[in-house]
Amino acid sequence: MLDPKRLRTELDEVARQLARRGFILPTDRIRELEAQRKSLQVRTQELQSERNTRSKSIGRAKAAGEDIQPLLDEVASLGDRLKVAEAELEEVQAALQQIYLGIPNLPDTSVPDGSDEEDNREERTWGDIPRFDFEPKDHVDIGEALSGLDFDAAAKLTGSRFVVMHGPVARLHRALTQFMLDVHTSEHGYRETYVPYMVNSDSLYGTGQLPKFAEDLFHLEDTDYYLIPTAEVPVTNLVRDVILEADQLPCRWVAHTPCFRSEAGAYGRDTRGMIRQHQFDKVELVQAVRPEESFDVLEQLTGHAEAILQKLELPYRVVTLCTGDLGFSSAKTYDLEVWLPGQGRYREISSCSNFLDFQARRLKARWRNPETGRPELLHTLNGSGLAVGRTLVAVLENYQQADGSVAIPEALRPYMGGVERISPP
RNA sequence: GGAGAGGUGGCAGAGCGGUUGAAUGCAACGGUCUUGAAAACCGUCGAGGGUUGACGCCCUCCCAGGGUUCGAAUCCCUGCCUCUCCGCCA
Repeated sequence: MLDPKRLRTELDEVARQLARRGFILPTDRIRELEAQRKSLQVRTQELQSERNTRSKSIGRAKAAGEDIQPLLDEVASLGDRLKVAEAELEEVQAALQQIYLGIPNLPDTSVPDGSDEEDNREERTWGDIPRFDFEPKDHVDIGEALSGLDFDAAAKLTGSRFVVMHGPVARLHRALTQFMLDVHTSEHGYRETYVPYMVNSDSLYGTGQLPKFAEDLFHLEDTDYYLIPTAEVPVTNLVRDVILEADQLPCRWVAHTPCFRSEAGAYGRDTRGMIRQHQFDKVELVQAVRPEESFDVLEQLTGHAEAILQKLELPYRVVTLCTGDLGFSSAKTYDLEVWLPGQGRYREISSCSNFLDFQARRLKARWRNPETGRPELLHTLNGSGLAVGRTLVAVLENYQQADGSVAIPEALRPYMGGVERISPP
């Protein structure tokens, strides 16, 4: 959520910045509601004040043994007037809140203008795109030849966009997870964290998935529980309603969780293979930091995710998302895109974002600033480090051999019992 | 699933329906003292919001949401959560 004070004082400027990402701010409506809010709030508080002082004097009179009936008659209508005023105020505030919760974050000035991923800005590339002296297959063919990926079985068990993994491929998937967790905990200073895979709606409001993106989520019937679309939700919500001391920052968490996404509106996109699944595993990096540090931390955090790709020797590029591709809560996002020989192009494997105080305001996530002595909003960031399923895809495709086997990246071999390659049975 | 107890400030822990946003203790912060530190003593010390040029004034919040009342941390209802015992279970 944006700062309501800023929406009052700099409404047109905010609207201009939001227009960069194609969001039309209803400025007239906001101005109208804010004017109503102001007068209603003043009136309500005056009535409350009157109630308080009169009630206190009744208390005093009663204690003094005086007749309080005349005083009671005086306040007879006050309660009703107050109730009306409070109800009106609440209505206006709810209307404002509804608008405010639907406003995306402001894009940082360094974010390029654009409408979709075509306009994302490439920052750098790493690694050499592999050349094959045979026609490279995609992970579906490779995985099926290895008897390691079974999409038909998953379709039977559940439906489309799920996968069953077997044998060495399943182990490779697990190895990737362990490897990522180990690197982030031992080399990058993150604290390993285990969280629920279901969260309540408060948590989803906190990180910004609700109220706008309910259709992307799996909701458990007759409950307030949702399957998490990313570990970002439970992990970032650790700081909800918390005031951290300065020496507790930065907080760095790494969590491995499955992620569940309905992929509503993705009909027909990436239907083949495990690029786009309803359930996939991800190792997520989350940080809560001092405001002045967040942009530096974004660079570091992106580097932490890149380190995994580098250790796995997977070629990738880094792009800055343009205003039109930016996520709802993010002020700036770097995507890491890994090279997939089966598709002959780069595909997103990590998304690293700085949310500034946007999530923190919804979460009431604060820290005590020693300079002011006051609780102030902190900044939150997160990034995939990495999406495990897509990393498996990238390993299978980039390390495939002419004979249908797949070499195991050096860094993963300790996690694979020393196995150097996996071959079709 | 059954029975009971409870949710108050960073923590601990009081709080007859009436100047209680909340005693007290600890912690924290500032000061005195000290060569320095500790101890002792003095003081400050919850959060959010409205209004104001400013000093200030005002409002809200004692798990959440309703209700009773002139007045609710205190009474009533509902929900959530925690704890204890029994049952069941990985």
